[in-house]
Amino acid sequence: MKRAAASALTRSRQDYVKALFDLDSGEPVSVSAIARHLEVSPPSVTNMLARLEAEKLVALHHRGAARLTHEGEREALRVVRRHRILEAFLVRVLGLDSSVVHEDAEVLEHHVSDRVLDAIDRLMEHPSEDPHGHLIPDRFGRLPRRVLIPLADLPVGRRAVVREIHDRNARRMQRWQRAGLIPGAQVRMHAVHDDGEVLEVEVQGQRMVTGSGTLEGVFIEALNPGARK
Amino acid sequence: MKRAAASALTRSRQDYVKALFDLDSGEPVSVSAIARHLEVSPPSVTNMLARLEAEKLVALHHRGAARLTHEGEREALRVVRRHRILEAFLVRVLGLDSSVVHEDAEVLEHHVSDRVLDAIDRLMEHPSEDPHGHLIPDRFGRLPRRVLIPLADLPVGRRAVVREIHDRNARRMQRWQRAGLIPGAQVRMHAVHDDGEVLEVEVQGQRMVTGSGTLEGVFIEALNPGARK
DNA sequence: GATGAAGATTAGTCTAGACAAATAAAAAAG
DNA sequence: CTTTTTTATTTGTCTAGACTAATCTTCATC
Repeated sequence: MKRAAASALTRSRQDYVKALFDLDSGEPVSVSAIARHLEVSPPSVTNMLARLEAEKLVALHHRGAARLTHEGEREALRVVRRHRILEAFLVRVLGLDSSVVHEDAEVLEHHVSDRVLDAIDRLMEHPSEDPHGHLIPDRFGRLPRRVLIPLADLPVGRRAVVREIHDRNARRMQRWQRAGLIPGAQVRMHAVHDDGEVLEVEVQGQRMVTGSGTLEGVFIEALNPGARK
Repeated sequence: MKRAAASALTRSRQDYVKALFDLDSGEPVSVSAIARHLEVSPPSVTNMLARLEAEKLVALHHRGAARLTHEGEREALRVVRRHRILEAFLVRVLGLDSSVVHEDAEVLEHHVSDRVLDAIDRLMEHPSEDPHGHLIPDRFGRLPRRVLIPLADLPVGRRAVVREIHDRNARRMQRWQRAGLIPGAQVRMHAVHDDGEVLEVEVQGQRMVTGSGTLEGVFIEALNPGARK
């Protein structure tokens, strides 16, 4: 009896729908996965999911697993849009390092008014990607789908373009940045050792050796000679 | 047992210390004045003041009236600094109208990290005033004192420079803006009618007629021929 | 099909901050 | 001085959202 008009979700609700969006992979997301993602206890999740269901933002499935309704997804996309625009702003306008802006955007996304967000968006001339390469949903919540694969899955010898990079470890991201591993960079899989554990990747001409586990957050678009999976 | 380290006050506490700062006029501020200012009930104020006293941010006086301690004032100045820098940013960088940025700054002042605030401050090359002419405290909380008088008190015939303008009525501020009544503008009191109720003021050469009540938020610095009060 | 381990839910607390209603205390007015 | 009016405080609720401990389900495995 309060909401309705302004349609503004509480901060916590915004976090939940965004989490559902982030964790979506076709299947409903389990309570424990959400709890882990939001660093919150499972009972809190069960609890909040029940409210979100009552508010028609999520649909509940087997064992409490949840998935966004259309309305829920719309709300999630609004939050995602804000987040990405803010990250772009923090990097491009304020000159902050892209490896550390996530947490600031995480807070601001809930508190910046539409007026301010629009002004920021205008100032940057409506960017289409954030600094990590994520596409920014338009104001209607439309988000072009694109199919990316993890860099670690690139077959030896193949070239590709880096499209997205996200990692919660700031140091690692900085290292990648310095090595030229940023969205748009050309890469080539040079060699694979130890049953896929260690990779040699050529980044903008330079050789780079890494454990494949640490590369989880790097996604690429394979170049023409289309190797289907 | 939680605070201490980060020293971050809750949003509500920040609002209270800022209110105390805004309402300060030498005397302790009454419970009801704070309640009015924050649009909150008197019991809520009594309540919160008790906590703030326990936390040594305010000192309580006769009839519950409060005044900031040194530490409280320091915190208030931090909030004021943030607020003013943000207002300047919203106007100068994002191009928003100065008559409407107050509420955005009011929210953001509580959520922008030091890192982001510093970046914004740097981007603007450390402005000394916000768009309404208020001085911005430096990072150590130092704020030059300046003595201003209400425009309505300017004697007939005298000239002055507008220094500060604040008014919660956005339309009115826009009107003033269009008329050239902005910080830095030269004014001259042309005539006073109806026992001070109606004023004729010359703003940048143009004549302007207003009720004195509506001019409450305009403060000036009188020019040389020093008319003491 | 019984059982132990995961995972989810219930029940009951806690926190910050606000509120209204009732009461108390001070100032102002007679 | 007493009464009225204004202000402040006490008491008891409410809300959102989180938590822990205890319990209940479901799945996987013998």
